[in-house]
Amino acid sequence: MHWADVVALNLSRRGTKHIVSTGITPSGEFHIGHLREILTGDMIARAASESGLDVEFIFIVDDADPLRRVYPFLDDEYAKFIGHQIGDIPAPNADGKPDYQSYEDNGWNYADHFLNPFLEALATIGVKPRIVKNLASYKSGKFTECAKIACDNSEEIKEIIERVSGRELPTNWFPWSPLDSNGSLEGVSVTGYEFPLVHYTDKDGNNGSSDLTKGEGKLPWRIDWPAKWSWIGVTCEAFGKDHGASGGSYDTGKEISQLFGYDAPQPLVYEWISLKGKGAMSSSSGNTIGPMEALQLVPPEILRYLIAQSKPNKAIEFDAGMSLVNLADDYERNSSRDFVSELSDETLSRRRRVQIEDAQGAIKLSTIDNADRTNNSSVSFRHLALLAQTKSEDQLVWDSLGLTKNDQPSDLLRDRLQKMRTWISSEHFPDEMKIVMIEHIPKNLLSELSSDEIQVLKRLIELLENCEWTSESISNSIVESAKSIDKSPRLAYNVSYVCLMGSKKGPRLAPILTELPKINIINQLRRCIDSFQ
RNA sequence: GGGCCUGUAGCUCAGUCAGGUAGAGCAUCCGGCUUUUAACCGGACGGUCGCGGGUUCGAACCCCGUCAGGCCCGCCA
Repeated sequence: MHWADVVALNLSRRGTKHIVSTGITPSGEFHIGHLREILTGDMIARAASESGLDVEFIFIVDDADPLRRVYPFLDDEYAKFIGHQIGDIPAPNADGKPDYQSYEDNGWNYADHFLNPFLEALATIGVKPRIVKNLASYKSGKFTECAKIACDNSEEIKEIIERVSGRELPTNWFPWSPLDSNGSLEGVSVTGYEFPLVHYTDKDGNNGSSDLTKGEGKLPWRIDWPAKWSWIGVTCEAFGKDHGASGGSYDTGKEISQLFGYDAPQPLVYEWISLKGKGAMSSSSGNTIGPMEALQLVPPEILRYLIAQSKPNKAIEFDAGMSLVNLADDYERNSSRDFVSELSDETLSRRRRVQIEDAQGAIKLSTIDNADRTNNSSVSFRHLALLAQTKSEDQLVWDSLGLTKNDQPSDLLRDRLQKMRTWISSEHFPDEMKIVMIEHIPKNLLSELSSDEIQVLKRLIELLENCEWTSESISNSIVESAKSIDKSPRLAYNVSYVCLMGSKKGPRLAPILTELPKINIINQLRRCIDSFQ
């Protein structure tokens, strides 16, 4: 059974109505890692819905969180916004400076600046969660009830956190962080509480009061999280292993949630995605691949498949080179399988059955809509990579695929070719996928040529010299050269690849040769014979 | 200090919860294919399941211990 179905099964034991939640703080550029959070939740929701449960999927945007520090992509001017809520400060412009104009004109804030492109990417990828913005929720009083309970029971909450997490909290700790008169959450000490006001002294020594019914502050994370479960009614949440560690925020949240009269949601802890050879993704170090960037390279199904095919507790190593090629290959291979007939085999071992079911589940969860987008473009990922490299004009690609002028390619196929071209010209396209015609043949390969092969090669040169430089005639020449000494065409192909590309195998040769000058090819073959003798 | 995850074929992993003859894909090699989608079809090669104990008729799986790698508990998913 696929992991998402297992979670769905667990949920069905708990009830029929569910809210699956995810949440991210938009403090910088989003990357592929964030996609795991959202897609894990989306897949659970989809599987649950599939199994007949009434389920809603939400994405909580933690835009009430403060700016922690001036990140490398920000101008020093942001220093004055440290401690301010990211949904309430201006977004950076291209130079990293605060864009006050847009902020005043239409409220374009820091959080939205990073969030909105991510939401667009999500839409492309088939994820349409209900968005819950934390800052607005505080301001409209959604947190009031839980905030009151927390403040009324501050000692008990403090005890839970200290006992479960094993860390000591300062004596003046209080389960509400007030905003000071400048809008900062930092350096503010609570001096008293009488609902709905929390009294404080800010870092400059000014006294004031924060009304928790109006969101003039926020709950610290370890209380904020269970409070959200409670007022939203979250029954299932996928979260990163940082929150899932023993003594982490899920453990404390579970107990705090009881104070709010709410049972903690079904948890699902997932591992991180790291960039191959470079460690964990991090927006601040620039060690990242964004969802938008990845979507320019491959179809969205592939990104879903990246998450679907791997169990959540498995770390994923990712890069936009060979990893992506292998992933796409794997996806294509599996999506063309007939799972139903495979599973109808009664003699399957339990292990084998599980393996097939998991692949089936992963493919199912990778499709964008119910519409089947993959089967109507029969060209494989590798083949398209080949065509895109050898055909400069799109029409030549369509010709090669056997599409006539009357039978034009689908938009989907056009889009895939466009992406492939983008990828090929990007830094990410792996060397081993590149088609390279060699100029000097490795001596060891040449010395392995048999006398039959040399004979075929000689014959091939003659045939090529006299043939029309078209794909068909070149093909015929190659085949003919082998037949001339009663050998399989394979022999002729092998020797051609060795001489032209330096390996015994290669992509369909004739169409590539038509793109190159005839004389160069013939000279190259001649040089091979010369250096052999 | 506390805890989590991972360790199975050259590579990527499934199988561990519900113990019952070690599984896939890729790679490699061989064969097939009288015109090659780096294709396709068929076959082969390949593992004392990190290590040591224990429970059991039977352990990759359960229990105890141990080694190695990664990570979390200072809200970077």
